[in-house]
Amino acid sequence: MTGKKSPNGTRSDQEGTPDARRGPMREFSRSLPMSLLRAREAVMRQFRPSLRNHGLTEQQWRILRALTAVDTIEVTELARVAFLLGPSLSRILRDLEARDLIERRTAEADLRRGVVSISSKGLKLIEAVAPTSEAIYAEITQRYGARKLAELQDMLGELERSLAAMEVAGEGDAEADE
Amino acid sequence: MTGKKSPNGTRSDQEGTPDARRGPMREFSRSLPMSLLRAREAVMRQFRPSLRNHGLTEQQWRILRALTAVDTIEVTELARVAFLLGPSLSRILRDLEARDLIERRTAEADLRRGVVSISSKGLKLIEAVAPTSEAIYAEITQRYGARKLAELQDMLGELERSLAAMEVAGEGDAEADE
DNA sequence: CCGGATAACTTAACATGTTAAACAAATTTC
DNA sequence: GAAATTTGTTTAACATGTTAAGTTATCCGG
Repeated sequence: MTGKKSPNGTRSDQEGTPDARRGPMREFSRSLPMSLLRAREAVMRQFRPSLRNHGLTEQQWRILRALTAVDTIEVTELARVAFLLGPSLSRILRDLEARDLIERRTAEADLRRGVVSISSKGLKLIEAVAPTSEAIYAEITQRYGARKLAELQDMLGELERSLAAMEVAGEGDAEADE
Repeated sequence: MTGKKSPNGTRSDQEGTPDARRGPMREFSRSLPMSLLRAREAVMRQFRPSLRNHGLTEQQWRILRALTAVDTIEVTELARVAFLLGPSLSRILRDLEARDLIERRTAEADLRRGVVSISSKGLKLIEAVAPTSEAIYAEITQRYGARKLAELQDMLGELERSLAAMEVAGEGDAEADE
């Protein structure tokens, strides 16, 4: 019921020469961005159902998870740590605050800055989700191999560092002044 | 303008004991999903500006790129190859068709199926973007190292395979019948 | 002080991710 | 062969990604 995928027989006989066409296509599906995308999706696919059962999205979980590591944190710092863009974070914080999962106030020294912390309710939620998450992570580690996993993360980190210094070239219009 | 990042001095003196707190936090920022996310973002950050200058998003580019490899392709197959969910693909195809970058018809043998192909206009666009894309890819390869890049992709592929067989455990409500 | 430049968010607007539901065509069942 | 089921695709609805514009608060030079 699940195994067979392509009713290939009905493909009609008109998709060009497979050989000549397969070349570029393979290149595409093997590109680095695609590899990273698929790998990440394969990982997140394991976590999403559990998070969903607790009413959390991946990003909301990232935020709460980051908040458990500090007493309080400023919004900008939180965006950096949870790897979210400002606008996304802004929306999510609004929602999490409405759900009483976080608390929020403004810094006394600088009224522009927002200071966020996790609430006791949020903490309970984290504690409810954590066991399952850790179990999943443990199984991933076991399946892939702890050693190999560490090596993979090292390589990913080095890739980041390699590209960090790389100038982003627009090659296009409008680049002069502003 | 670019180097220094954190106006750390203004952090006020109230963020809990850094030592006790740093433990879990590091765990979080070093999680596999975060590593993959950051790595992919580091890569895509290089490509986005160029694509944007040609009026393309990353996903639109993926679709056109996939279409250059075949004469025609069914929507479902395209979704699989370009790694997009049905709804996203449906919206994007609507837009690309309106821009005359692709052409579309229905399969004669099965009126449910849509058959897509790239238009000559789309092909020209691809040819306009490709050089820059390839140059960026080449520089990434050079910076990170061709050998290491290949190894990384192998490891990513194996990660995918490792998790492919892993059952997704919801652990929550509603799982009995439907 | 005052007005211009910055900084830290927040909103807005548009595109995609994600899940559920709707729809129509094809396939299976009885 | 009509009803029930399945399949391919699209809509709907809500959440996030991404870039550009606002808003309010600081900072800074005169």
